[in-house]
Amino acid sequence: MRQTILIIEDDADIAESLEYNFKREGFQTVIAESGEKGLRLALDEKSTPSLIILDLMLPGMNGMELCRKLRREPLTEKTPVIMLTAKAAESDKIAGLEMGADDYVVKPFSFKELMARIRAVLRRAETESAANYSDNHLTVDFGDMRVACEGNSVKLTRKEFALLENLIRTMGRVAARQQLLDNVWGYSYFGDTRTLDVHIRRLRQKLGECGACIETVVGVGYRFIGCQ
Amino acid sequence: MRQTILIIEDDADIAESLEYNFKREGFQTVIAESGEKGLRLALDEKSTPSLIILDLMLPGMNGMELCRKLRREPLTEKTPVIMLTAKAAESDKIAGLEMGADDYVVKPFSFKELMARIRAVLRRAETESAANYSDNHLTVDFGDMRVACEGNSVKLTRKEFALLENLIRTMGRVAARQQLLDNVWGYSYFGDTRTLDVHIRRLRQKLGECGACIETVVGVGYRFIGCQ
DNA sequence: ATATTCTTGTAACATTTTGTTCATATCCAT
DNA sequence: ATGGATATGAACAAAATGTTACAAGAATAT
Repeated sequence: MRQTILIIEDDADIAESLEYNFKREGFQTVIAESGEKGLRLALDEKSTPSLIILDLMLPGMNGMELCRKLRREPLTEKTPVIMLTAKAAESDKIAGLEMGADDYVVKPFSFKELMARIRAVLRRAETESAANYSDNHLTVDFGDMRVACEGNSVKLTRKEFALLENLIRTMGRVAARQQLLDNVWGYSYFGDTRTLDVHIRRLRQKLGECGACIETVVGVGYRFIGCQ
Repeated sequence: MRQTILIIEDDADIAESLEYNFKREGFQTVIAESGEKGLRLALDEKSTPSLIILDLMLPGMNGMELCRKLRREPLTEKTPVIMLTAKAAESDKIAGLEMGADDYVVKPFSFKELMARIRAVLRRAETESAANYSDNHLTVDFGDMRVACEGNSVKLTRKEFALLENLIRTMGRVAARQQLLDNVWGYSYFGDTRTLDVHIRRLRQKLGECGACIETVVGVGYRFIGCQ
C-alpha cells in the first residue's frame, strides 16, 4: 500500500519540489502551507500520513509547538516527524528531538539525504510494529525475512516473500489478484497476468505442506488460511 | 521497546506527578514508596527498569545506602540512577555521584530539566552498553575494535569494522543494502553500488570460516546469523 | 619531507539468482 | 461439455551479487 507524506511548509517552491520528488519515489503527498492546516490534515482520519515533514519556520503556529501538539494526539503520537529548518545550531537540534521529532534536516539539504533519512525513519517505525505470524506449522518472521515450515527453514525470494506477507496481512479476507499485483508489483505494473500465478505456484511449492495455506478463489484472487 | 522508569519516592504527590509526566513522554513507570520496595522492584527480572529516579530522603533505608546496594548487584550495576533531593549542598552532590549516581537533581526541579537529564543519561547508557558479541567461534569487542575468529585475532579496517558492527547490531533483522550504506558510508554517499559488495567480500574473507556468519539476502541486503 | 604501506573506491567482468513469458495441461462454474 | 480461469514446467531475460585487479588517497614510518 502506498504511503502518504504530509508536507508542512509555507514556501511553495520547496513544497512543490518535495512533492514532485516524493511522488517520483512512489509516495502520495499532502501539502499544508500553515501549521494550523498541517495539524488539521495530520489529524484527518481519512488520510492519516505515514510521515510528516515539518518546516520549523512557519507563519502562525510555531513548528516546535506543532510538533508538541502532534505528540499529544493519540492518532499522531507515533507518526514519524522529520524537521526541516535553516537553523543549524546544535541547541535547536536537541530541542527539536526532545520535542519528539524523529530526525532533523538542515536547509539547504540534498533531496537524496532527506530521502535516506525518511527511509531510515520509516524503517524504524515499521520494525517496531512488525508482528510476526506463526501457527503450529508455519512461522514467518517479517523483519528477518525468514520462513519456516514444519521446522524446516524455507528460502524465499523478494517477490515470494512480499506475496506471502501480503497474503498473511489480509488473512481471512480474499486478496484480489489486482490488489496483490498492485501491492507486490506496484501500481504501474502492466505485465503478463500469468506472472502472479507463477509466483503463487512457486510459493506453494517452497512452502511444501504449508502450501495448502493459500487457497485459490477462482475469479477473484487468493486467500491465506492458517495451517491447521 | 518501551523503557521503564522506577521511581523510588515516598512523597505520593511527587511520585504521581512524575508518573503522569513520564507516561506522557512514553515511558512505563513503577513506583516504590520505600527503599526496600525499591530495591526489590529494581531486582525484579520481569520489570528491569531502564533508569531509576531515587529520592535521597527516604524512610527506612537511606538513599545513599540503596544506591550502593544497587551498584553491587550485577543486574543493576549499570542501570542509570538519578538522585532527587532537597539538599542543595555541593558536598551531597559529590557524595551522591561517588556512590554511583549518574546525575543529581535538586528539588524543587522543573520537569523539563529532569527530563533533559534523563534523556542525556539514557543516551549515554545506550552508547556505553556496546555489549560485545561473542559465540563459540567469533568474538567481537566493539570497545577496542578487536575481532577474533576461532581464537585467531583478525585485523579489520574501520569500514570493515563499521560494517560488521552494523550487521551484528541488526541481528535478527535483515540489514538492507541502503541501510548499511546510510549507516556506514553516510546519508549523502553517492558512490558505486558495488562498493558494498566489495567490502562484504573483504569482511567475509578476513573472517575466514566465520565469513559464513554473513548471509546474503538477494534483493534486500545481508543478514548476520551467529556462527553455529 | 619523502617513501612506504595500508585503505578505500571504482571498474570490468563472471557468476548466480530472480523474474517473466510462453506453451500446454488442468481445473472450475455454468 | 465448454469457455474462461488457473496450474505447471521450461526457457529465456534481466537484475543482483561475487570476484579480481588497479589506482588514488590516507596513514604511517623513515
